[in-house]
Amino acid sequence: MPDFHPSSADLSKPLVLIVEDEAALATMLRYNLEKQGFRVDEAIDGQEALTRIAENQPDLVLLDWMLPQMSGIEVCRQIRRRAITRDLPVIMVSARTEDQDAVRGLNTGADDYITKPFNMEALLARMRALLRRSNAVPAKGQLTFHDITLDLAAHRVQRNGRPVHLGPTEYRLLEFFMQHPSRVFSREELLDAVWGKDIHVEPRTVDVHIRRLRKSINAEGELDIVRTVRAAGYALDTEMV
Amino acid sequence: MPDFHPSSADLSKPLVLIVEDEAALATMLRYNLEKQGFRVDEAIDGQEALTRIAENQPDLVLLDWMLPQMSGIEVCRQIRRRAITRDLPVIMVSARTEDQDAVRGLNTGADDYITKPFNMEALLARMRALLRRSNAVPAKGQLTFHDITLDLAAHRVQRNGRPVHLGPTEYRLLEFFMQHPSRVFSREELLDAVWGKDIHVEPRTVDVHIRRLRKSINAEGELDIVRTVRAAGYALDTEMV
DNA sequence: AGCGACGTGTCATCAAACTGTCATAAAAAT
DNA sequence: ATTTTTATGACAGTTTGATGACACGTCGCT
Repeated sequence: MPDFHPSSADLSKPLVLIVEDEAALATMLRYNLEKQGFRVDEAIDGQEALTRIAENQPDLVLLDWMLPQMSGIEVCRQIRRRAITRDLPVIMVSARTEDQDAVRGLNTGADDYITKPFNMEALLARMRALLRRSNAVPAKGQLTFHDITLDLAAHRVQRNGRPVHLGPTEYRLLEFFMQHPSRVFSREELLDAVWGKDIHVEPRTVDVHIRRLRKSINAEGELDIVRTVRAAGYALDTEMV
Repeated sequence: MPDFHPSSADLSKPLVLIVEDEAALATMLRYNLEKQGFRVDEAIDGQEALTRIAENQPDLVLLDWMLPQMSGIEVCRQIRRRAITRDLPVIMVSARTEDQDAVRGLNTGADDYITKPFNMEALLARMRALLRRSNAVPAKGQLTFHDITLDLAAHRVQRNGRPVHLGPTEYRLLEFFMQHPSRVFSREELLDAVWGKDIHVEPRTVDVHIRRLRKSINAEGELDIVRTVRAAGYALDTEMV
């Protein structure tokens, strides 16, 4: 029996079908997407793509332009032809940079178009935008740093497997740090990013929240994960310098 | 013998029952839907609607709110009362633009609501969305989380084997949570998902229904299955942090 | 038609959690 | 030693969620 069911079984996550004949790229995509909270299904040519769409009803399709036998364009046309898949979001992926191709892709009914090599963040942003429009639940992933994991979807923080409770501000602060690990941010930068650009609070207030974050996340004997950089700001870091 | 069989005979196409007493509108709908690849059946009042549903088993019902004799609301209720038609997708069509009516319609068990005059594209999009969902559902009959089971077909909930009674809203709320276990949803997200995308209710109302859900589902001594995440929303979860 | 049970949305109120600020201590740099 | 910068404890004000009450509408029944 072939592997009929796509990746992990949690139905709450949106399912993405990757249609790509280049194995390395497909693997890379699968790895990244699963880390970001998507379920992933794969197809290596157009025929298989259509079958898997019918069987597994993905929420979104990443469609390579160049495929053996049936081109991506043709697959897209087929998708649009069937009533049930007519509003299935499709993102075309192509090595060709010509604007002409983008136009053709979009004319065929693709919802978006991205060229190789592409930035993973950019792709994720487009995917989320499309999924938001359909009523699929947006994907949220996990952030990991050292022995800390932060689950965006469940709003959960763990250190060493031990659950850690944080207030809303500390949570946002940590989330921001974990999205830019090891980078030093000034108090002003943190205020802009975590509190919001047009909120006025004293820069010293950041100190207080840093303290609260430290207090919650550093258990007895664990090393302090927040580094103070005198005259510059703070960073999430393991090596104290 | 009356025209027993609805439009063209291709059984692979989904069958839509139009319940509408205004002939012009019904004709327009039939024309457009057939052009879009649906088979169409018609009924001009509530009684006939119920008969034709039983006879022809449509895949979806377009139900006018104002009907002679039996109102659309009542027809919808009858549909929901029978086990065989409980999961039949129903879209209410109404000339009334009041939010109140949408609320009533959806509370009665309609899956979606659209007001006259409506945009054909919008209607088609909603129909497709519902049909896609209804095709996906029958495979799954039951949801399970921790010691809670929810039977989609029978609309029944148990905790630890003990039957739990929930009001319609609490039921939908729990169903939604169980389809996305552990994930935190904001009040707005819950309103969109459980109440409907274009219904206006106060976000605080969610709190109240959460309380009612908790009250019903947490027996004395059982752990609270609903986690409150301050400043973020609620999640179905076992570990409170 | 009338009645009671039920479900729903809103509000006021209360308790708890969280937040921003300051004064002071401690540490680092000069 | 002095100055600069950060850590800490305390505190009052604010925000947020929980809860009970209430009005209204609907349904099932007589």
